[in-house]
Amino acid sequence: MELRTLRYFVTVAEELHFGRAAARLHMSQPPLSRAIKQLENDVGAVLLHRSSAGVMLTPAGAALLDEARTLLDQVDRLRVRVAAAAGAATITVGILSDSADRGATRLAAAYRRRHPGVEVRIRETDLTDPTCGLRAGLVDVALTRGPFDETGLTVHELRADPVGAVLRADDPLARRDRLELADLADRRWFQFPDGTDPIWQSYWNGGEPREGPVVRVVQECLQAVLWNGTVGMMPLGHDPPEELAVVPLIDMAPSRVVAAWNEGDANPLIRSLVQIATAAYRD
Amino acid sequence: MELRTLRYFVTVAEELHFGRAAARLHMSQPPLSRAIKQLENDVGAVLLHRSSAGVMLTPAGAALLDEARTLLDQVDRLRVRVAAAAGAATITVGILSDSADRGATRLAAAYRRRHPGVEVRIRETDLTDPTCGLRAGLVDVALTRGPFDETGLTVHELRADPVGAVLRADDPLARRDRLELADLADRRWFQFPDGTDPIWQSYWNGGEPREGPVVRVVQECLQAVLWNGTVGMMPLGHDPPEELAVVPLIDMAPSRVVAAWNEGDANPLIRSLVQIATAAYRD
DNA sequence: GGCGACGATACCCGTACGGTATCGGCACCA
DNA sequence: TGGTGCCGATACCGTACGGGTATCGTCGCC
Repeated sequence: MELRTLRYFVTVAEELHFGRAAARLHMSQPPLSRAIKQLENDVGAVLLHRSSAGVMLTPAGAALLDEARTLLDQVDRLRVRVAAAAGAATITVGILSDSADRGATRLAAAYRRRHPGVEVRIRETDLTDPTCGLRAGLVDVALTRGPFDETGLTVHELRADPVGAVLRADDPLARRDRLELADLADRRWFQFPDGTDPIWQSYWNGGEPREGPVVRVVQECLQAVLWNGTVGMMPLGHDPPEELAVVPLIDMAPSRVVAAWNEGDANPLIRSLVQIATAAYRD
Repeated sequence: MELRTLRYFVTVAEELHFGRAAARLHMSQPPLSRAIKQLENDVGAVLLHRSSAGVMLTPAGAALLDEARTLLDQVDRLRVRVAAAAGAATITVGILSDSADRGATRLAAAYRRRHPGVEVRIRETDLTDPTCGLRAGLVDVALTRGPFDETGLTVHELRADPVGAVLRADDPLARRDRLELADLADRRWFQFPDGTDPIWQSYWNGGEPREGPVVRVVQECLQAVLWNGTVGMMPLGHDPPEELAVVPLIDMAPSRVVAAWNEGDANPLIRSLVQIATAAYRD
């Protein structure tokens, strides 16, 4: 008997309907039916009476529902007590300025639920340092984008976004449904300040050294497009800003959304965050 | 977080030694180490302090040990309460007279622990009905041997025993280390009464009709060997009786030790027994 | 009697768990 | 100081189980 199975049972007992319970559990109905049957074999009693009229709890099922609820409540209490015994915990998360998307939102919600006692400090950073100050020890874990110099860091991919060119809506190329880097070769591009991670810099410049204004945050980059007609770049999937168009660049490698931390840092709060992030970004 | 993991942790916390804990859990050390590490990531705290001096509980670990113990106790209480709510339960187990071996002993112990409230009735039956009265409804589940007519029954293999010929110790063939059925063709064999399952009958006669005394229990069969010089047969693995020798028969198919129940009988107590039996016979 | 709803069954696939082999660090000792 | 043994961590592999889709069986209900 495992806790997962008990959670399944509680859901079915609440819904009294396998299909709806499966939906609430984000799974399909057959494995749920199977899990309940295994639970019945495990406890040695029929828990649910299935008939065409519907699903009903047997006396044994009612008893198990009650017990299972208190058991699952106790698991939450357990988490809180362990966290309290571990002492005041803090984790500092670095987030690249344009990475506060839906995945990060879900991550934050799930992480607060899982570790209610942990103080999460957020440090949002501009585009000049994709590691968000990991190496300097300013953050414990970074939610950011690749590619960048990974030496001394452990990097865990969460997603991969195709990349597009940002152009003024009235730009002749803006009507194209896809572009190649060569189409933009004669344009002015944006630049990052000196000292920026060269892999990162080179990636956003399409591998070539470019001429153009220096930017530090996404807004500056977009403004440069609007006012100076430079080429900008951004991951696809976000809504294009007003007056601008984003056209997929077919010969740019996708930009990997990643979690990164200092190699060898065994802080369980970091590992837990990465684990939760993996689930939060999956769907 | 699953209960299995908590059981692992409690064991490690009690032993303060991964190797010994793994031995107690009947597993090897590496997956245990990994499971504890995952648990630490799950609760977001280091639970054990590993050093060359040994393994120590951290404050968080001590808190979790306490909580986990009460949680696991509660699971046992849950089982009892569900069984009580299910009402007085009875299961009748048929055991073929020579099948009360170590596997069955372990099964009985494990089943009593898992289902303390269930009244288990045992019906030991002689060799004339390998189904132990399943079809007549005399038993819910049979622990027996194959082969027999399986129509209307569901049969689950637990083990397979090679079969040997039982001979008087002074029989010239008794010194051989293996025999074929042909070596015994001119002997008198034992018989089962009329009406015995023909597949079962034929199996123990080596596929041929034979002449010889009718027996109903193993003892009669052995006595017939001793007093009348007939050929007897029995599964290997048991100690040969006094004054008798058991010689492997290389052209007899092994006799399958099985659990069997009436097809479509969904009684969870039966399924649970079969599941526990599978584990009990495995090692 | 055809249809729709719903749980059960059959079958496939990927992941995660447990296994063996090996490493790395540390104490103890010659 | 180098050798040895202990012990937890890591690497890698195979399998069993959990979850998926497709389909069935059964029972109300127009």
